[in-house]
Amino acid sequence: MNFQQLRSIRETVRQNFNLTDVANVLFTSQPGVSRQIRELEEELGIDIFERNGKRVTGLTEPGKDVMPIIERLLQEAENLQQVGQEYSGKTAGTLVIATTHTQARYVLPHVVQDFRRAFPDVRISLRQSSPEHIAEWVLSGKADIGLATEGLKQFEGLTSFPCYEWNHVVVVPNTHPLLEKNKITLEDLAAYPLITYDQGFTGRSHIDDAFVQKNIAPDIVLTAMDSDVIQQYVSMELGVGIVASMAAEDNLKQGLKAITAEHLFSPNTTRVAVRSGAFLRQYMIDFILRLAPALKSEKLLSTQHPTGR
Amino acid sequence: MNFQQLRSIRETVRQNFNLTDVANVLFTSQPGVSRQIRELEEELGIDIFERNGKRVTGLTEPGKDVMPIIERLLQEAENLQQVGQEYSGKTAGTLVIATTHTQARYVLPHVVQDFRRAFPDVRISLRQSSPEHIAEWVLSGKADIGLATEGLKQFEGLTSFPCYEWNHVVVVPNTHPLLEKNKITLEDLAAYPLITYDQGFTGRSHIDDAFVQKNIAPDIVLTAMDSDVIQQYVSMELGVGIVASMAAEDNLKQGLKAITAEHLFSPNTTRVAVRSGAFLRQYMIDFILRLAPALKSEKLLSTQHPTGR
DNA sequence: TATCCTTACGGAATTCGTAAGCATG
DNA sequence: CATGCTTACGAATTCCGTAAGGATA
Repeated sequence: MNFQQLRSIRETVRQNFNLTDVANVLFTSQPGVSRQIRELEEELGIDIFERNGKRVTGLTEPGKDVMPIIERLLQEAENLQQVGQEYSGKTAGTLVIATTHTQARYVLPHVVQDFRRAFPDVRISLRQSSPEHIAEWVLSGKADIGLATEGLKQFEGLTSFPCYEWNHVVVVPNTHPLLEKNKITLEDLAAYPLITYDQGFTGRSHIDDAFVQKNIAPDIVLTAMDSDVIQQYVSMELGVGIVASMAAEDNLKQGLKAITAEHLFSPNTTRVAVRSGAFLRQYMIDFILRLAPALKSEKLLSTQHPTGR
Repeated sequence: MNFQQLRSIRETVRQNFNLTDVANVLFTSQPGVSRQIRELEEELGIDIFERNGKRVTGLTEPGKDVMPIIERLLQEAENLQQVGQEYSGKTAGTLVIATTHTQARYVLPHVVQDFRRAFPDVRISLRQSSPEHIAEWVLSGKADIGLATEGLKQFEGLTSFPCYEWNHVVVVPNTHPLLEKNKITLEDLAAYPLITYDQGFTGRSHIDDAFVQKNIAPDIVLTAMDSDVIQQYVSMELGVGIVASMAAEDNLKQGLKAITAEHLFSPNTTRVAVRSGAFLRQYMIDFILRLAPALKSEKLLSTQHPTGR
């Protein structure tokens, strides 16, 4: 049994059972991968993969039992490397952050700036994607830290912590009639075409919830992944925008005005997630604490294996 | 990084940092071990072991962080093998049971007999030792199952379940005056020299507790690991014996009589323990369920890694 | 001086990639 | 017939044990 075999098998699942792709990802030859798999299968005395003729098509029963063990093996192997780096390289390393547009654009800049001052030798990589994708990336170890408002809580295999709370604001052109009202209602809003985030993004669920609860069917004419795009369309007078307050505070587009909507939609909590059981390097802990200052580092360490550390 | 390196390192700790011994245990050469260790240390970029001149003397700080990860890696590797065996060999395998004399002598025989009928191809190995030692053996993976009345509960890294309850009985020669009483008291007992189990064995703590609670100082003239020995000395009239009820029921020595002592000492619970996170083969589960019929197999499976199985 | 670890070296075994073969959609 | 996996083979590398060297109690 060796790690190359384990890596080949894990990657085979990740690459949807295409050994050619696996070979490319692992920078090796396709017959090599084929061999690695068969060698471990022989050693364990089981078939891990279903084969249709010569095609690898899926996991067998024993394969399904074996996969989580292999995942854990490879995670622990990575933890070992991380501990090594932690003590040797001290401050150098890589920090991969998977996050949504809103966080990357309005929240992370300050945090990253401070962090870079503290750890100038750490390379930071931002990966923008949808919340589900973020969860997957953290879970698979492709990202160290996930940051999003939706989809991270109670995700099997992830441990997440609340970072901060924020609210939605309504964004309208300078001259919009809604600016006359001194406290807008959901009914007021529903009178106009609305522009906001895509399903599953940046607190969108709380927007939907609010309307559903009052039994109002809003006319959401356009959705987008990010507030810049939404503001663009608002200024083109396609409708009234609902965006995260950070976006309006930081970067309200010229010719637009923001209207508070705290009383309309429940507040959102942005969460930071790490993979349960992952070894966290000092700078990762530091970064997370910058994101969630209320968090105690002991709580963070409990993420890691109970007997570890 | 490879498993031989990991094995060398784990074994180095187990063998008290004597690389020569490690080489013998791992059936390899001493320079080989030396190399394995240094290779991993170089790869990780840290020193795992303290060295005094050329002697390996202990773990460094990073070494202490790294050890639990290595332990988990090797445990998962073993789990992988076990899953393989489970699906391939079906019923064949080995079952190592670490237990005390009392269990091995009076409890296990029936269980083992039934078990052998169900799994004739499983080799059973009984290892007798002290409770602390039993815990260690299970923890280190040298034994699959631990069975004892003391020292298994709440042992870090072990998961244990209650098997059955039993009481102590007093054992005296045929003609002993205690046989006249129709309900003996602790005071009655304390009037005679006593013979019972060693500290830390077979419910001995409950015996001590009972006397302490009544503020009586019993005259324990002789202690032994097993009931056979105790009975031997009782029949030589060296004193009054206190043994596990199973011993008296099953194998009361000629010329001795047993007196119930349920009302004197609190009942004892024998527990069965497995290593937390260990993959349990079907026959191991079966064996444990024979020991603890009240246990549900779902509860047992939760021993294993949350995401596993 | 006996124990214990490291270094050096050479043979053996393993590993891996290329090329060819074969099955399948 | 293109895609995808297996088999075959030879070269390169890695691995490992023996032997010698050096340090320490």
